[in-house]
Amino acid sequence: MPWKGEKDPYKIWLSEVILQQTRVAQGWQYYNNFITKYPTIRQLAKAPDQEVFKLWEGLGYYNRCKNLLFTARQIVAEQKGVFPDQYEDILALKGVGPYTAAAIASFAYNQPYAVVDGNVFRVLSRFFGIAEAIDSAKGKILFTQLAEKVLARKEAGIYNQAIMDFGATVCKPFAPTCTSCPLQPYCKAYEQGTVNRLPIKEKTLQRKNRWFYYFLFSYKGKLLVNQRLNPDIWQNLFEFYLLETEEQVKWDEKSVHQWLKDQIGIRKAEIKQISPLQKQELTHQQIKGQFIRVELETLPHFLENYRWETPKNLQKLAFPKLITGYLEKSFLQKDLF
DNA sequence: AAAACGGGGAT
DNA sequence: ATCCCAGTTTT
Repeated sequence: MPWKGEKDPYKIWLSEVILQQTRVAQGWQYYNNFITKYPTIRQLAKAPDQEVFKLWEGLGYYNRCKNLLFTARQIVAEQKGVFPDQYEDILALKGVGPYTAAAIASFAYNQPYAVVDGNVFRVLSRFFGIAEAIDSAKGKILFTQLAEKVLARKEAGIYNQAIMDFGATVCKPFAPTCTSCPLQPYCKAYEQGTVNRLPIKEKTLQRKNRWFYYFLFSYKGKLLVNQRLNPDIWQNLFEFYLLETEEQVKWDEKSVHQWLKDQIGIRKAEIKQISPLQKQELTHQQIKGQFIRVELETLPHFLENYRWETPKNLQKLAFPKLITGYLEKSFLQKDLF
């Protein structure tokens, strides 16, 4: 990893926030892009929200980006841009939880705090043969205490990286390489034949379906866009005029015209396209969507309050994957604008 | 304590 | 189709 051996707390913080619930392979290029554009916390702090969100676009969990900016600005404004070096102060930062605080404290300052991430849960659960659920409150306390107990306190930084590397490359979730594992003689789960059943998780997630119908209203060469500000997925990202329904709607030209007239009072409009169904799988929901392009001849009053952007400006805004995927296809086919 | 929050890669 | 990822915040 590019940040191995890194001692700059800003870079460590940035990389760890990017890697929260995110695979190294996925976050790698984002980290490089951020460091290239914002080599120091001061440069990140003074960047406009829109620009930073655009750089985060596609990475998911967008509150991380919001908190990243908030924290950068806070440190610059209140601490002269100097990153805190005490665990409690680091933990108090927005977007920094127990894992990230321990990572920064140990990597940057070699302080004796144990990281407890997915890798550590798995390695400890197997090595000590512990069947306590890792996603229960009790389990989290148990494994955190155990991690602190077995931590190599004098070399916490390198130890923390080692146990996570070990979990990522040897003691993997699927098909761990036990036969060549140096810890195999001491591994309780291997001895008991429970390696592939540990760690235990008790919560099962269920996915709900949502139907998103996006109306791309264009008027005089500009497109209506809206920022998602409600507490929901994709908060702070941009989108088009959204109609969300509980059930699937089968749109055709006639029903679109009918809906425009009845629901938003638009009588004069040309329907340029009704896209094929687009799907976006998220962890807790499956979103199916369709994009309906509508050229307006007159501008209804209630649409005046929205943002109207030129295609060029559109490229500066961060959109969810569902939308960027559609836009890329449209640009590719040169049938948008 | 439980739910919400993205997107992608591996099995 | 399911799991899980160098987790945190809100309810």
